[in-house]
Amino acid sequence: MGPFKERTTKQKCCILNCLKNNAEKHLTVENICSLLEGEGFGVGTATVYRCVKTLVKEGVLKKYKVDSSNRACYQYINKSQNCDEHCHLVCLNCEKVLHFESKDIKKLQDVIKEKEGFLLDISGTSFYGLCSSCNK
Amino acid sequence: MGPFKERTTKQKCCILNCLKNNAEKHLTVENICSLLEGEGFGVGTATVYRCVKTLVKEGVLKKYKVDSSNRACYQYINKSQNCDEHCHLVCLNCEKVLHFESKDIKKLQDVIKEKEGFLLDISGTSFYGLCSSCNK
DNA sequence: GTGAAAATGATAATGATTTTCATTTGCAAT
DNA sequence: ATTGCAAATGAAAATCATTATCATTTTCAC
Repeated sequence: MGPFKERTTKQKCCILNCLKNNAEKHLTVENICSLLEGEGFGVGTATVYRCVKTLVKEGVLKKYKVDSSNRACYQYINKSQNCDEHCHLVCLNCEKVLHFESKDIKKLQDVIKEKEGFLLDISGTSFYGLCSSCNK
Repeated sequence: MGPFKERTTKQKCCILNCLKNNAEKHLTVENICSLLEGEGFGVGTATVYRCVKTLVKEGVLKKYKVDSSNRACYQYINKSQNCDEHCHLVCLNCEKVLHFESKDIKKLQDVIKEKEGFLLDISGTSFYGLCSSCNK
């Protein structure tokens, strides 16, 4: 079985590879398109949108919305670093993404569960704010 | 001097009153338009957009981007009560939005600031998960 | 009351994303 | 390998929230 739940296609492989090779960045659909274009194998915009959507659903990618512009960003989630244990701190100014891990976030999850019955999805939440360089 | 920095108009007063009278809710521009329509004084969509934008700038309203749809919500900020510190718990399943307020979230903010230098924007972050009805 | 500047609102424009649909492609069964 | 067909693709149109345009109306300082 290939890496996808659905049929394996050339374009899906290219898109996934592109995100894997840029796992430290978060890419917009436009970014992905032009990166692939640069590699000589252009993929249609609609296809990229469709593909990242299913990859997010499968837990392979994470979707961010950094508020300044309205477009979404996508980042490859490396499964070896288990994502349930850390959260993503997204800087609203420079759009950098930090990883943060601590028991405190789990503690908050417990409190919210107890008080509201709400089960917080830690890794599914992007925590917005200002990074150390941007909050001075 | 009226309540606005610019000229006072009937439509601005209506829009502000609408948000004041629904201070416990999050209203989209569409919501505001139909509420005003229901009161018999319709205001153009463009005007509502313009007006909420300036009211946000003046610190009278807060803008949220909470639901999975892309539209923004606006809420009147009652300056006497510190409603800037509550967070939004958004159910990934039924899309309901709960308000949650506690010292625990502030504690997490402090820990993140201390360890990472990252200043968490509590009210600017939508906390995703599953509400009590959806996590069974 | 008058006039200039600002506000309004219908409509067009925008920008990101989704849908449509004719064509192409992957792959399971032959 | 060949076939058949459902799924995937991509160009273009559609959608959705929001912003800009611009002719008309309104506010407010004089």
